[in-house]
Amino acid sequence: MNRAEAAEACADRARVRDREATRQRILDSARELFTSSGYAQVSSRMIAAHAGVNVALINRYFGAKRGLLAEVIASEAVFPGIFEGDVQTLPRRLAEYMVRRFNEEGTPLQRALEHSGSDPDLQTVYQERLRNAIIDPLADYIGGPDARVRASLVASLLVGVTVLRRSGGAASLAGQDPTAMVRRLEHCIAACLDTEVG
Amino acid sequence: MNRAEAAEACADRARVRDREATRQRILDSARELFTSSGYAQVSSRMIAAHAGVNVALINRYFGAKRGLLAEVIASEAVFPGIFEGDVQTLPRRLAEYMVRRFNEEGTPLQRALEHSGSDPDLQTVYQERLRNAIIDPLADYIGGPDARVRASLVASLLVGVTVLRRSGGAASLAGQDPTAMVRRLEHCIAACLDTEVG
DNA sequence: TTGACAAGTCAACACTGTTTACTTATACCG
DNA sequence: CGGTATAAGTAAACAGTGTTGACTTGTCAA
Repeated sequence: MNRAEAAEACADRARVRDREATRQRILDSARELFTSSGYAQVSSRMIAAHAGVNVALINRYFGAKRGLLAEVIASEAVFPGIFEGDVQTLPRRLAEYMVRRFNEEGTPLQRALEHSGSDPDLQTVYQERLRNAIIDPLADYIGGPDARVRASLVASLLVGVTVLRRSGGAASLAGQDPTAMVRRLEHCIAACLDTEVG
Repeated sequence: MNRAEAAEACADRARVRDREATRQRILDSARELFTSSGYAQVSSRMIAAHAGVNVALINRYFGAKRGLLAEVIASEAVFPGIFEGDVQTLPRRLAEYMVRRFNEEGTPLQRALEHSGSDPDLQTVYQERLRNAIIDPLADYIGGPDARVRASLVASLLVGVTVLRRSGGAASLAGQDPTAMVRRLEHCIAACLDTEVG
C-alpha cells in the first residue's frame, strides 16, 4: 500500500495536501453548519473541527469568517426557476413559492439567513445578495416604469414575510389554508408590482 | 459641604449608592449606544464605561446583555400615534410614516433594530416586540375577518422595507419622490389589508 | 456603635475571530 | 536520484467578547 492509497483509505488523518480539496471541505462544512444552526451560532473552530482542518486555514482561504459565508451564499439559488414563464403570472408563482417554503421549513440557505439575516457581520454580504440575486433580476424581468422601485417593494414583502416566518406573526401566517394564503400573497405582490397607483 | 452635596457635585466618582439610579444610568447608556451603533457592535464593557459603572452590574441588574436590550426596546414606541384616527386612512398614515422615517434616518431605536434585527441574541426579543407592539395592536385596530393575517402581511411589508432600507434596494426606494413613494406604499399596504382577494 | 445587607468591585472563566511565526509535505530541477 | 523552493498545514498567542463568583465597602436600622 503506497502513500496515496493510505491517505485515501484513512482520509481523516494524514490527508494528502490538496489546496482545492481542503477549501471545499471547509466550504461544505460551513454550509452544513450555517444551514442547521445559523451564522453567528457557528464558530470558526467548530467549522474547522467539522472539516478536520486547522482553524487558521479558514482565514487563509476565505480571508475571514464572513468571506466563508459570502461564498456559501453565492453558491445558492434564491428563486430557482421563478423567472421562467409569463410576467403576468409572476405574482402567482412567487406567492406559491413563498407559501411552499413557509410550510416546508424553507430551503437550507434561507434558514441560515432567517437565523442571522441582519447580523452585523453579514449585512454587507446579505445586502449585496439581495440586490444581485433578487432585486436586479426581478427588475429586469418585470420591466416597465419604475421597475427597480416595484421590484424593491416585492423584495421587501418577501424579505418581511421571511423575517416574520418564525416569529409570533409567522404563526398567524403559517397556520392558514395554503391556497387562501397564496391568493392573499399574490394579491399583495401584484399590488407592489402595479405601475399605476393612485 | 456635606457628603450628599459632595456626591452630587462630583457625580462621576464616589457616587451615592442608589440601585434605581444606577440601573437607569445603565439603561440610558445602553439606549444611546445601541441606537447609534447597533446591538452587536456595542460591548457590555463599553456600556458600563459610558455609564461610569462596573461591568458586572449589567448582569446583576439585567441578567444579561440581551435583557438590557429587551428593556430598551420595551421602552420605545413603535408607531407613535398611528392608531389614532380613521381605519380607512391607516394605509396613508403608515405609508407617510414609513417614507418620513426613510428619509429622516429613522427613529433611534428603529436604527438599532435595522442594524441587528435578526442577531441571534435578539431574535426572541425582536419577535416578541414584533407581535406585541405591531401585529397584535394592528390586528385589533383593523378588525374584520383574518385580522391577524392581514396585520401580519402589513407588518411583513414594513419590516421588509426597513430591512431593505440601507441596502442596495434602499437606494432605489429612498431616492424616489416622497409623495409618489407614499402613494405607492399606501397602495401596497391597502392591498395587504384587503379582506377580499381575488 | 455595631451588625446586616445591599451595592459595587475585581479577577477570572471560557469563548470568539484573527494573526504570526513556525513546521512539514510536495513537486520540481539539476 | 537528491536537494531544495514553495506551498500547505500547524500551534500558540493576541485582543476582544459575555458572564460569573468571591470579595470589599458603603449605608441604614437597631
